[in-house]
Amino acid sequence: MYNALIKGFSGENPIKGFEFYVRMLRANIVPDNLSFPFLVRACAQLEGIDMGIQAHGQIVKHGFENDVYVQNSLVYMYSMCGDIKAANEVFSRMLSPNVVSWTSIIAGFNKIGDVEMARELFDKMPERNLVTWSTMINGYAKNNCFEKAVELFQVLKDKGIKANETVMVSVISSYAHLGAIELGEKAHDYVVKNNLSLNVILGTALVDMYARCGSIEKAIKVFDQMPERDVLSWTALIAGFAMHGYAEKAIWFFSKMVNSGLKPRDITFTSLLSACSHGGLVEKGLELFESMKRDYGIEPRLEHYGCVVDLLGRAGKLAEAEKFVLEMPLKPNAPIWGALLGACRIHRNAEIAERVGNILIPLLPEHSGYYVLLSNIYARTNRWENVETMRQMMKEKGVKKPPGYSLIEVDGKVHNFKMGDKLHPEIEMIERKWDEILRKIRLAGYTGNTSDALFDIDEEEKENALHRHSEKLAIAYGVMRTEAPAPIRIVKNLRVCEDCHTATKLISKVFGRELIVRDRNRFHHFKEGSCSCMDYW
DNA sequence: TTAGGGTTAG
Repeated sequence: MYNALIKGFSGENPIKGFEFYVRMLRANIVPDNLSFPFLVRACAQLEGIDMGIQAHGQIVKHGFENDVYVQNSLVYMYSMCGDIKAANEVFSRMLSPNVVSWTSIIAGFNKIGDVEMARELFDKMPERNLVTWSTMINGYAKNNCFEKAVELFQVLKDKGIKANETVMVSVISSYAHLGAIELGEKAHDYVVKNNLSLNVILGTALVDMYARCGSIEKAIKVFDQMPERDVLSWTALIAGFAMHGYAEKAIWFFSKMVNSGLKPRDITFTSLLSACSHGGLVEKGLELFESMKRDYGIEPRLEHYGCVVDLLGRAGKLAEAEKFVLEMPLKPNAPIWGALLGACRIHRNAEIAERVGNILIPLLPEHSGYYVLLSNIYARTNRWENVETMRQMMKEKGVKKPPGYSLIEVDGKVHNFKMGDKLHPEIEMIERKWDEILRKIRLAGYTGNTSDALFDIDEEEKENALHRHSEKLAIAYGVMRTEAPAPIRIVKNLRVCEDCHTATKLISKVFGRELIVRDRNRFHHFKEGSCSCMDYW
């Protein structure tokens, strides 16, 4: 009777499952080998490793530890709780692990971010099924190895195995992050051709992919086709508008969502506030921030405060933004101060920046971005001695800038450029192309802005730092390999630097090309010499 | 009858 109840509850209501488990223990009733797996799974769902360990003890005590179902559930439980050591111990003791055991341990390594080990096991296992493939592809996607994820999808296709909705979610999400619209479209075709169902998760992944790849129109089209949408589908679309700076659209869809009867979630407001920030709608943003708690009972989190700091700061209300940070009820974390520092950069305010830097750098001394930001602010306000201090501090603390990279998709292939890249097979041609571009934009008035570049010059990046930015190489490749009127689409992992921004505006004018650059924060649409971000980013 | 899926400020 208890066993049946545990089974019944564990899937959809793990807490209830626990309650019955505790009652069973009190009544000295032992779960059997069929109900233990449910119990252990319930522990995993709640990430309640202590309860899981206790259940494990019971399993051993009652001699169920050699049952494959029980063992699999333990591997799963430890994996999901992030205790890969314990998971691996159970797994390696198994006499005849089956495909579920292997898949569970692979999921465990993916969960802790060890995709290499996961892949090793994946390659080694005797037999794989679609869930295994899905686990590995998703593991790559979850750990930001998007290129690896889509490579493995290619292997799957080459083997003639048909992917299902779950696999396609990971694949499409990977293309979204890579900004690879052509490949993303192909994946969409695959979904249609194979009659996969546009369920709410797959649909949301597609909406997100099109939005992130710069085609908000297609994102809306998929959104309209979805038979069912939940709050995350709407949020993906709203986040898409935010990335492009279309604040009014974001707000319009938000009211439509609310009118359709769905309750917004905290992340919906994160996207919405970010939309207001990128679109410069200060008053509206503040109003929405107020209404979060008042109308929807959602307590603002640090992220939301961060958005408001960004909203005020970006609009030039630096004093107000600083006051807001000092008076907020939560303890401001590094990203909050970072948003304020970012605003100081836009509005060249070294005074506030210095105050913020003194708080921020001790708070997160290993984070290179803040040194760079602060240094750039000093450089822009000609405080060179401070720039030198920053450089020294970074050196002393051994802080390195993460390497920047830019992606461009040409003929269904994603090309990844790093700063000063020499690896690309066509690199010589690309460098010649860049020199040609440089000559032409110089004639149009480009002088090269070195203020942001100062910080790029560390030991490894000395030569030509500015003119070897990954973004410039990717743009040169785009100019070389694509024809107008097709836009040149670039995806960057970092924020666009001032110099690249200026250069790209001129390139759009001189070469008559439209360039769509997605950086860490948002989209920049360059056309006829100007950018959709209005130079605030 | 055990394993796998979308969203999140700067």
